[in-house]
Amino acid sequence: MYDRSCYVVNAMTDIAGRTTGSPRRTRADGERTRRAILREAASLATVDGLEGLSIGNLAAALGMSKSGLYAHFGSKQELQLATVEEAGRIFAAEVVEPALTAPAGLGQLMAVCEAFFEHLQRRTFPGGCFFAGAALEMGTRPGPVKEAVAAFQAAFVDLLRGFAATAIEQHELPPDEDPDGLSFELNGIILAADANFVLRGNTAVLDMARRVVRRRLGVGSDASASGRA
Amino acid sequence: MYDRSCYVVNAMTDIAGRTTGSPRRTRADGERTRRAILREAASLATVDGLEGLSIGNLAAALGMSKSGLYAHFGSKQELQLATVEEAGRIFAAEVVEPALTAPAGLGQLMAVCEAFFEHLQRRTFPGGCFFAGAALEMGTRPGPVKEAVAAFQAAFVDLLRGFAATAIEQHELPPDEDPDGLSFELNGIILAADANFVLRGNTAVLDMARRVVRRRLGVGSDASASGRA
DNA sequence: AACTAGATAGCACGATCGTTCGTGCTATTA
DNA sequence: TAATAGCACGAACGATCGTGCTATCTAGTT
Repeated sequence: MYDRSCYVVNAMTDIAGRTTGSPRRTRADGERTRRAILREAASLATVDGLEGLSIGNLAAALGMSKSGLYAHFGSKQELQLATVEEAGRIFAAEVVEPALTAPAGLGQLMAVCEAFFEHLQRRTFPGGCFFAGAALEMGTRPGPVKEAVAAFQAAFVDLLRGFAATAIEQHELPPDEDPDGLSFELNGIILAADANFVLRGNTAVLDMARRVVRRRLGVGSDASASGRA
Repeated sequence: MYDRSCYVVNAMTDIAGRTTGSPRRTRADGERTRRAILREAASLATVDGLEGLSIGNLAAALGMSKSGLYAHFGSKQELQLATVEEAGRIFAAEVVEPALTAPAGLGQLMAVCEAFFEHLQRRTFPGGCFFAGAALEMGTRPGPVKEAVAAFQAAFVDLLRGFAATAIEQHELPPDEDPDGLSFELNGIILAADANFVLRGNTAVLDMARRVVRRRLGVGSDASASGRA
């Protein structure tokens, strides 16, 4: 006998976000379901890790079957890969893109840091920054998933470095400032903010991180008078 | 029939480091085996994570049985807890204690950073810093293991803060420097060094981290002439 | 020489893991 | 209307997970 209980449970809005009460499976529903899976997967992965993320748990969280979910990816590694990509899209939309509207140079450098802290504070993911956790977890596990995480992390630091270089060119930062070193430092501040926020769940950590960034970039307080343009 | 093959395999030096060929089980052997287990557990945990660390894998890596290993702890959580403690001892011996011999203040602040970078470079653990990974992994998993990790991490930042405060008192750092902010920053640089080193396996990352620390603390290059005492 | 306590091994358990398979239902196409 | 393709299902696979129970061996005690 075919069990239709899943349709009953999700009568109003089902996994893929369909609002019709009667079960309909259009071809586009597969894509919507896939995105819903990946959204949940990225969220769960920040709690259980990319490796600790299990098909069974994920399926249960979505109210669907293991096999139905599995068919979308074919292997756990493909699921992990797609999850990293989805997390990248979310990160780009929440952290990178908002910062691009700020004035080039120092403005964008500060904006991207601030956007990251808001990304944490908004608790988009229950386990903090997806990539901070994924980098530490997958660093020791060679394979395409690690490469995808490493590529995204490298691209983020590149972004910071580019903003820093522009800020130096525009004399918003002292000429002896090093874009490589500065982007490394800011990346560190971001990692420290995530680690402490996740570990303590205290938003005061984020205020501290904001203060440190402002001071490091010589803006906000009148400490900018100490030789900076 | 009782399988003694394990004795044959470990005839020269067995798990606990006994060099006798004949199997002897003194009461102290248990303690030695326990330490050997925890050493391996801390090492494995930096690769598979504290949660991904499995009794079966750990036992296999040590050439002993699951149940024999398990009897030392009684539960996986106890094993995790003991592993965190062991990792703490290793970290204290390799990073903290060497730094204490340096001159109080700025000297100790730099020494502890340098000791950490050497700790990474020496590859004591195959997966980099135990606590960096454990903090990100256990941050979202409430319980005594997370508390133990958080306590150690907090103690380390406290150590940095104390060194920084002393350095300010001794006028080795500008009086407007903030010990809270500085220790937060240094912790971030350390995290960034670990994350990048684990992800890329390139020791050039550590040189970058060393440069950043020196510059941030205003020592090493003549950049210290920019207003610092 | 008998006994006790500690350390380890063997075996088995229920649960969960990733994975495969066959099947039913639906929407589209011919 | 009949055939096709896509989506999700339940059931089951072998492997591994953490966790018990019991047996055996040894060192030290009596």
